[in-house]
Amino acid sequence: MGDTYTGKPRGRRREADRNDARLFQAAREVFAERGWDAPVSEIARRAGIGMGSLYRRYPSKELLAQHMRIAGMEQLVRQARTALVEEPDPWTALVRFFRDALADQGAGGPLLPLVGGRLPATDEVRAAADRLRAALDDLVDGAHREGVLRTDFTSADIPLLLEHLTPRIPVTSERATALHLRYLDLVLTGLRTPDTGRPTALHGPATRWAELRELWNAPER
Amino acid sequence: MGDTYTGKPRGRRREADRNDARLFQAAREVFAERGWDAPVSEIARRAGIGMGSLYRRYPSKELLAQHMRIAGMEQLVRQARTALVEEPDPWTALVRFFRDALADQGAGGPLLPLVGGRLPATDEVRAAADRLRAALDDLVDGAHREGVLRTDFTSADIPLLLEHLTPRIPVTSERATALHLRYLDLVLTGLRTPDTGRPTALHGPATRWAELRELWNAPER
DNA sequence: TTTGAGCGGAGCGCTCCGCTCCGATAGGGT
DNA sequence: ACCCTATCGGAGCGGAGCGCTCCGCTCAAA
Repeated sequence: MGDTYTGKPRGRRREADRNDARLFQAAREVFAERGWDAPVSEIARRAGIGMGSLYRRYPSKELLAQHMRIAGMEQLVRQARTALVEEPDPWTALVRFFRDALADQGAGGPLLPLVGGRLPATDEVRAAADRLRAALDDLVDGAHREGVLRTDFTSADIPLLLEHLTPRIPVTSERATALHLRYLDLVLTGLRTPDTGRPTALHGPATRWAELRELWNAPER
Repeated sequence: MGDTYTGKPRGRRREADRNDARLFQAAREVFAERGWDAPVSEIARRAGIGMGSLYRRYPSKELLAQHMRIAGMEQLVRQARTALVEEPDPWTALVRFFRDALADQGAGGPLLPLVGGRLPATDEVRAAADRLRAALDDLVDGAHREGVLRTDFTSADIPLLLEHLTPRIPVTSERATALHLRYLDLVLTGLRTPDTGRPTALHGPATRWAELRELWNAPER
């Protein structure tokens, strides 16, 4: 199991690797479109592989979904880090991050909410969530220090805001992404601290990470 | 069928009327929570009536859903008209409308998106949609004339924005409403034309009503 | 007391899903 | 060239859950 092979994979091994990549992309898309209720057969069909091969790779639908969920979180972490490194200005970094995260909608979306609330929390999931929190904290803290982001906006708002910006809409993916970016522009204006005066406070108590944990994991089992 | 009865209803008739009201409210809630996929039995259960009574009133799930869909549109029309009449300022009217529409989330939500895209368009649905468009046009035109609403925002954006502001979230209804209002505040800031300078243009082409028709009705049959 | 319109809910028939199983396929060793 | 076997694809199984029907029961009206 843990053995690594050297050299370029050929033959059946090459096919297995290609299947793996196709499977991953297909699962991304299908889970993003239909959430947990997406049928496994649809994932196999879109990946162009058989059910047998899929179930050899992932012994159950739940394990597949957990894997995709973690991958989705890790992608957000990567996008947050990239934005922080490549954009000098904290505000631009935040905007860049939101755009990147939403643009990936066409490629399958953040995947966070899609399987949320129904799957049990594993150690791996918890660890990924912690890393995500750390990355988003960096993003938000930077903007707060600069004074360009309203102070009553927290890092826990980001995942929920992303979920609000990408609802399930049965429209061609391209147009959907355009609409998401359109409404993102509205939200970004609201997020930015105005140059003069201070913004009116947001309604209600701030979102907390504890809430997200409850939202993302199965309530009991 | 068209016969009206006079005086206070008593006995079985009274029970039928009460059932009707309960059924309506239950259908609102359940469709709002789970969309078209909501099982009819759940609606009957929550209304406290039997399947037989439900199916006497509505011969099929589809007819029930169409009825709720029209009722949802009519409620939005009512809220738009109320906001226009009771609020002297066009901007305040717009804000009031958004708040009212979202606050009803606890009572079942706008219901527009929930059955959207799967049901065929009937004449009644088309008529209700036309009335909704007229009401929203009044709201938006008023704000545009006053110069307080960004010009690249159209009345067709409103239903989509409402849908964006109320995604399906498995959280207690009270907290969900609070979150919706929280993010509405962000969006409202973005909608308002700033006192100084002009706002940066939104990404992408404006939303059109023709798009909504495609989104709300079954593609073919 | 009789009656029947209206009620509630058990269950029928069906669809659709997760998953298993097995014949087909095609590298790789000899 | 030949088998061997790891891997593949997909037909089909078992069961869950749905829309809807049907029927025995209730209770107001006569």
